[in-house]
Amino acid sequence: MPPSPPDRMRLTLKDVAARAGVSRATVSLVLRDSPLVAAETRDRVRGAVDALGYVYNRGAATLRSSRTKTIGLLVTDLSNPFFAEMAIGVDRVMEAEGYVSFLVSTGESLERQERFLRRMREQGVDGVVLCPATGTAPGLVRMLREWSLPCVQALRCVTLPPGEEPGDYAGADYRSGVEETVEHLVRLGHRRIAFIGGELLHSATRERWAGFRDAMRRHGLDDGLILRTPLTRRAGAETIGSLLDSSDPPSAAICFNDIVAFGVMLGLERRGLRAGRDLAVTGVDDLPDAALTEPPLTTVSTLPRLVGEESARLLLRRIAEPERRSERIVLPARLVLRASCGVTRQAAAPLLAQAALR
Amino acid sequence: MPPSPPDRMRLTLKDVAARAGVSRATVSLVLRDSPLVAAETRDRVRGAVDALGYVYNRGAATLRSSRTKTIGLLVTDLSNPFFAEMAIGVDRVMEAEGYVSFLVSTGESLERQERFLRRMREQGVDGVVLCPATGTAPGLVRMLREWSLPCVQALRCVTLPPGEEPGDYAGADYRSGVEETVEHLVRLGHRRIAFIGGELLHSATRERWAGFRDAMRRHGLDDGLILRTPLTRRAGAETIGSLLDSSDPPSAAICFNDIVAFGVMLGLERRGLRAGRDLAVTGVDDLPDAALTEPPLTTVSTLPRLVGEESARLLLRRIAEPERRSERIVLPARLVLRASCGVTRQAAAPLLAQAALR
DNA sequence: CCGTTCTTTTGGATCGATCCAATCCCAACC
DNA sequence: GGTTGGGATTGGATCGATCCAAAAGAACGG
Repeated sequence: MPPSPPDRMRLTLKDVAARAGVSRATVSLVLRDSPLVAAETRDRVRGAVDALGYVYNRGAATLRSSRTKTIGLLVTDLSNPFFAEMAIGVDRVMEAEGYVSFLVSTGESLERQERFLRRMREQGVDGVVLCPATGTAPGLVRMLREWSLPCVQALRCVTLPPGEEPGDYAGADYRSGVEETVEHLVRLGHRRIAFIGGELLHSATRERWAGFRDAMRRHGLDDGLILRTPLTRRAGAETIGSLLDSSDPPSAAICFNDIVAFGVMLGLERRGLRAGRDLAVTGVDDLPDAALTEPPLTTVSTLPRLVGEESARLLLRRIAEPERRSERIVLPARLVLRASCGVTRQAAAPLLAQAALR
Repeated sequence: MPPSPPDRMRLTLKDVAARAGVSRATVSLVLRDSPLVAAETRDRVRGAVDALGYVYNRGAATLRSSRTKTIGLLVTDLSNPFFAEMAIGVDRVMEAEGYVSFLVSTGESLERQERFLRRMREQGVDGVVLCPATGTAPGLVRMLREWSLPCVQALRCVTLPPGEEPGDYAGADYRSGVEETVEHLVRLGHRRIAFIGGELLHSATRERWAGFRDAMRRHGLDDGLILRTPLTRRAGAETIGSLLDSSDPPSAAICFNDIVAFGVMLGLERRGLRAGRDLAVTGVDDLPDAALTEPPLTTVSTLPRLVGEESARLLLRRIAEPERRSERIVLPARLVLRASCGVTRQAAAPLLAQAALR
C-alpha cells in the first residue's frame, strides 16, 4: 500500500505532474490510458502516482468532461431475488467497463420512480436501466428522451404508440415460454388449464396472458380461466383452494411465476394433495428453489442475470451512440421439465393413451 | 412540466440568476434552502428555476464543496432477500436525507470488495455501509480510517484488537436469539440439539455458535453437535439426511438461518418425516416465507430492514461528526413461535411431563 | 541543413457550482 | 443627522480535472 499523504491536503494532478517531471495534461492522459503518451513517460507517471498515493478525483473530471461513468438502475422490487439477480447482471457488465451503479428499488411506486430519475439526472448519470413500475405512462419514456438521458427498459416495457421509436428493451420471451408450457400440458392430456397470477397490467403480464390464450385457442380449449392475483406465495395458496372448490376445477395450473407456484403447492399440501399427482403445477423464472421443492417444480427458465447483462450491454451501446435505432433483445425462455407437472416428457407417451380415456 | 431548454446548451446558475434578477450566489443559496435569503427573493428564484427548467448540477457542487451526497453500500449477496431488505432499509433513510447510494453485491469476494471501496473513494462518497465479506481482515477497516472515509459495518463486523476504536456497527442480536431458541427447546424437553450451518468464519456465525454453546452448557447438555455447512437450502436438505442416519440423532435442529431450515424441512419431507412431529426445526431471520411453510417455521426475527435503517442513521451521524466515539447498535432478536418446533409455548405445559418420561 | 511529417507534450482556458469577505440597504437609536 | 447593527446580497476566487490549439521534439528524405 502506498504511504498515505502525510498532510490532510488532497493530492492533485499537479502534485503528480511535479513529481514525474511532466505537465498536468500528460498525467491526465496517462490516467485515462491514452495511447498518445510514450511508454517511458507512462511508466514514470504511474510510478509517481503510486509513490504519492494519489487518488483520482472523478468529480472534477465529470465537471469538465460531462461523463460520469455512473448509471442508474431502477428495479421494482429488490427483495425479489429475480430482480436482485438481474441487478447483479447489470452491475457485473458495467463494472467491467469502469462504471458504478446507483441502484434503487421503487417498490412499484410511480412517485418514487420519478423522483429517483430526477435525481439521477442531477447526478449526471450517463444512462439508466429501468424496470418500469406498474402503471408507468409513455410520458415517462418521452421525458427521458427529452432529457436526452439514455435509457434501456428491462423485463417490462412501456409501449409507445406506433410510429414513435419504441426505445431499447431487453427481456425474456415470456410469451413463448408460457406457450411451450401449454403445449406440454396439452400433450400430457390436460384439457382444462388455469392461469394463476398477474393483477398488475404491465407488459410482462400481457405477454404471458397472450401466450396462454393463443396456445389454448390453438387447441380449441377454453382460454378464460385466468385468475388475477397478487404475485405472492400467500395469494397462490389461497387461490388454489377456491379454484379446487369450484364446479369445474382444472387439472393443471400455470402460475405467473415460481413464487405463485410455490404458494399453489403449499395450498395443495394443506389439503393433503400433491402437485404432479392431483394437479399439474408449473411456474415461470426457474428460481434456484424451484429445483428443490417437493416435488420439484416444472418451470420456464428466464435467466434474470443474463437479462441484466444484456440490458447493460445495450445501455453501453446506446451511450456510445445515442442516435442509433432502438433495439429489442428478447432472450429465449425454455421450459424446464420436472415432476410438478405430473410426468416428464420421456415418460409421457404411455400416459397419453390413458389420459385420452378420461 | 417546465418547457425544456430550447437549445442543447445546459442551463447554469447564471441563467437562473439573470432571469430572477439576482446574483449566482443568491440562487445557490436558494437551491440549498438557506435561511439567509428573504422569502420574496426565494420565491422569485424558485419561479425562475421552474420557468427555465433548470437542472441542478451536483457534480459541479461536489467539486467545490467536497460533499457528494452519495454513499456506498456493499452487501455480500444481494440475491439473498435478507440482504436485499437491509439494502432497502438503508436506502429509505438515506433517500430522505437527499442521498443516493451506490450498491454492489460483493459475492463474498475480498478482491471485489476492495476494488469497489477504491472506486467509492474516487467517486468521493461521503461514507459507506459495509457488510464485510467473509475473511475481511482488520486491515481493511484501518485502511478506510486512513482514508478518513466514514464507514458503518452492518450485520457482520470485523473485530479489531482491543484498544483500537472498534468502529460503528449495527446488527441483530443473533446470540441471544439463538440462546432463546435453545431455552425454548429445552423447555419442551429436548436434550440432544444440533446446530446446523455456518462454515464461514465471520462474526454473525461466531455469535450464533456462542449463543448455542452457552445455553447448552448452562443446562449441562452436549454443545458439540455443530455442523458446518454452506448456507443453502440444498446443504440443509443433505445435512439432515446424514444426521438422522447417525448413531445418536438429535431430536431438534437449530438452523443458521431460515434458508437452511427450509432445506432441513425439505430433507425431512423427502424421507416422509415432518418437522415439528419427528424433529423440531427452527431458523433465524423470519423471512416472509417462514410463516408460509408446512408446518410454519419457528424462527428468530432479525428485522433486516430495521438494521439497514439503523446503519444508515449511524452513518449519517458519523458523516456529520467524524470524530465521535464508535457506536454499536444491536437490535433485539425475538423468537417467533410457530409449529415447526413441535409445540408452541401455550401448548407446551402438558407435554413437558410426557417429555420427562422419555 | 532545411522542410515536412509524425509523435509527444504542454499551458491556459474551461466546466458550474460554492465559499468568503465585502458591500449594500434600511431601520433604530443616540 | 450620523452611527450602528443586522439581515440580505454580491463579485471574484476557487475546487481539480479535461479540452484544445499550438509547440516541441524526433525522424527522414532531398
